[in-house]
Amino acid sequence: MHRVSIKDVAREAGVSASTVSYVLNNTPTETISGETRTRVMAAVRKLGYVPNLNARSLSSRRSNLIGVLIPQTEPGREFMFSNPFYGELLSAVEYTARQRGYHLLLSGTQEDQSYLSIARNRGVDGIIIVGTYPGENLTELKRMDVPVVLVDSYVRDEDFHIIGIEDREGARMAVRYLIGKGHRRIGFISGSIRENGVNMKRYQGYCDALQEAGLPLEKGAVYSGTVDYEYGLRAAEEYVRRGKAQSAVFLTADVLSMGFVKGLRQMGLGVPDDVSLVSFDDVYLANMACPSLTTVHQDIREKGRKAVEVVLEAAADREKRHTEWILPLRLVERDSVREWREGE
Amino acid sequence: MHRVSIKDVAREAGVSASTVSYVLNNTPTETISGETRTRVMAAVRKLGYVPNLNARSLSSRRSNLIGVLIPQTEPGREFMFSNPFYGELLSAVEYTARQRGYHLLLSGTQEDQSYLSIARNRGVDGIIIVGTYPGENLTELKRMDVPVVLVDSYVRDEDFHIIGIEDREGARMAVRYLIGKGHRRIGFISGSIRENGVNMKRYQGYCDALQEAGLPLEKGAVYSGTVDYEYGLRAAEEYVRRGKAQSAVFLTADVLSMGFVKGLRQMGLGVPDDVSLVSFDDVYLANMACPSLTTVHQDIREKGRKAVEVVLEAAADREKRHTEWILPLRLVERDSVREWREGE
DNA sequence: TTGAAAGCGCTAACAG
DNA sequence: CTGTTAGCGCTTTCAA
Repeated sequence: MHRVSIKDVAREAGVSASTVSYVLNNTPTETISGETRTRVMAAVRKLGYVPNLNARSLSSRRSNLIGVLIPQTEPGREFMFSNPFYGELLSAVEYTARQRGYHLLLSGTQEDQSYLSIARNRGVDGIIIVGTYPGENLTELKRMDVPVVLVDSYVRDEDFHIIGIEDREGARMAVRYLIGKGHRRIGFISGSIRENGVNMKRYQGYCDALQEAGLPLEKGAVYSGTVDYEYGLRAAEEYVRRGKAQSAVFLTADVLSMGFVKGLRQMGLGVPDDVSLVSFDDVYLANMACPSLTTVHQDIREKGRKAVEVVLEAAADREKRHTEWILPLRLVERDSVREWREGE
Repeated sequence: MHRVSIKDVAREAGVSASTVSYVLNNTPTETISGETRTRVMAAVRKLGYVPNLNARSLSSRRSNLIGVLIPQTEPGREFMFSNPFYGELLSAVEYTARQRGYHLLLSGTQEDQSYLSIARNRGVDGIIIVGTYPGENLTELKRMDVPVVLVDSYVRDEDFHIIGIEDREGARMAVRYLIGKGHRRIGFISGSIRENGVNMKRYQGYCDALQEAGLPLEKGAVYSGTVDYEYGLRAAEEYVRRGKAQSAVFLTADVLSMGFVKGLRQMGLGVPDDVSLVSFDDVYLANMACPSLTTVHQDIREKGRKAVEVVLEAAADREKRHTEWILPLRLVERDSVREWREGE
């Protein structure tokens, strides 16, 4: 079972392999007569020829492949499972890439540096990395001369492109909103708060809003765990255990909120009657939830689209070392917040 | 910026390129002295050599790449977006593949045959296709001598491997359960019901259960649209418009149920008080929903794991032309069904 | 306007 | 136990 190669096409069309290559690639430096062009195309069609992209990338150093790295929350844990955000982002990335004629090489990020293997081994034209922290071994990546786009990361490096959102501002917006509704004691629930991580920025935004309003920062109002439904549940338990001191809570992800709401309900508490809540992301879940979640909306599809665009632009023009796109956020009011009256 | 190649390593170690290759691949037919082996490894480490997998696959005809094709519900629509099922499945596939040293080449399936491009162009070692219908141009695939695993498809072909579930039986189980709870008029809500498609099987299971119980099949009890939240909403509207004739409904996907529940609520109806409901999949949504959904549970992670295993086994042993794995289903009772008393 | 030839980085007989 | 040699299928100077 011999796969038809460029030589077969060449023979069939009575031209050389290079001519076939020129025709197929529309090589701008070469000019092919209309006659041979049609002859070649006919042969291609007749033989059902499809170029071998591995071979092509071997000689041309372009692969039409974009590497996508999605974080694994924990070792041994599947990615994306815990948060629909990743699924939505990946959809958008895949779709955009495909429109542009690119395929995706997908990998979860292991603790070790599977970063590199995907990039170096496969000769991808660019890499999109979602949510890395500073200090993870990105140094090797830099040497590899492949455009890298960091999505939702606070690693700042003049050799990496950035797609992000105003995490701090978004959180501030959320908490301000709660304050505007009369809440005075507001909790903060998130995944792990790491130096220069997204949750840290959101925590800062939370602090900003409280300070602006002259409200005290309470140690006991902060809950930090993992970004998943289960932790939302546990946070609710913990909230009750700590005495239900806050009348409202800001959660850094909609999945967390889902768990939190459920956990509260299991203990006989309701949202927004007993606790008001604003969360973050506005994945489709937020709208499905009951109550539907008031949340900080980010344009996930745009994020994915932009990531692909930037990586491809950078691949086309290697002079572009660093670009930064911070996408706007807005608060979407739904049903998880109620007014809090003084002295209640 | 010269990428270090096998030749560089060979030079550094004072051996030939093939020796390096033997060492790196542990080629079983060749036997390398411990001394050269360590020398080669030292050179590899020193130079930071990483093999170019494109080149390798070009000459060895193995790519360590698995192609994954996920359906786009509609042209121009992103995959996975509409149903978390795909995300969960993909997670499991990616995770398993990575454990085995494989990367994933991901593509949504376009209307046309992007099937082929991914397989032929890239020299993947195997392909996992999710949810195709008979008649979609799979014939070309057959000629390509690449193992193909069809997940959730009723295409039956001795050259394709199959991973599926007992769709018909699962649906029957669900509807029987409702009947057991006293319901006599039961609706069916699904995506498009196509010949030999998953929804058709589930529809048949629905009919089976009704017939067993001697209940009539009502035309007006069947709702068919797309598998997404929005259609769930619309189905709820339609249900009310048609007069709320059924006391219970079987929906073929949890996302649909999410929409349906929401739609009902918007019109002042509650689940399970006004309408009981059983759905299908048991994605994480099912548990998050309120009420949490009584649903037919399928083991999505196992499905993904199995798909990878089968495709790799088939790649290793091309004699294996056709294997079939039908995974078990079970009903998970939660809170979306209530007893229906005679004459209510 | 086209073709010959070299080479991308690697593997795999085959010799030795 | 190791090296030589010939490709894998394609692109890309360079020459005609």
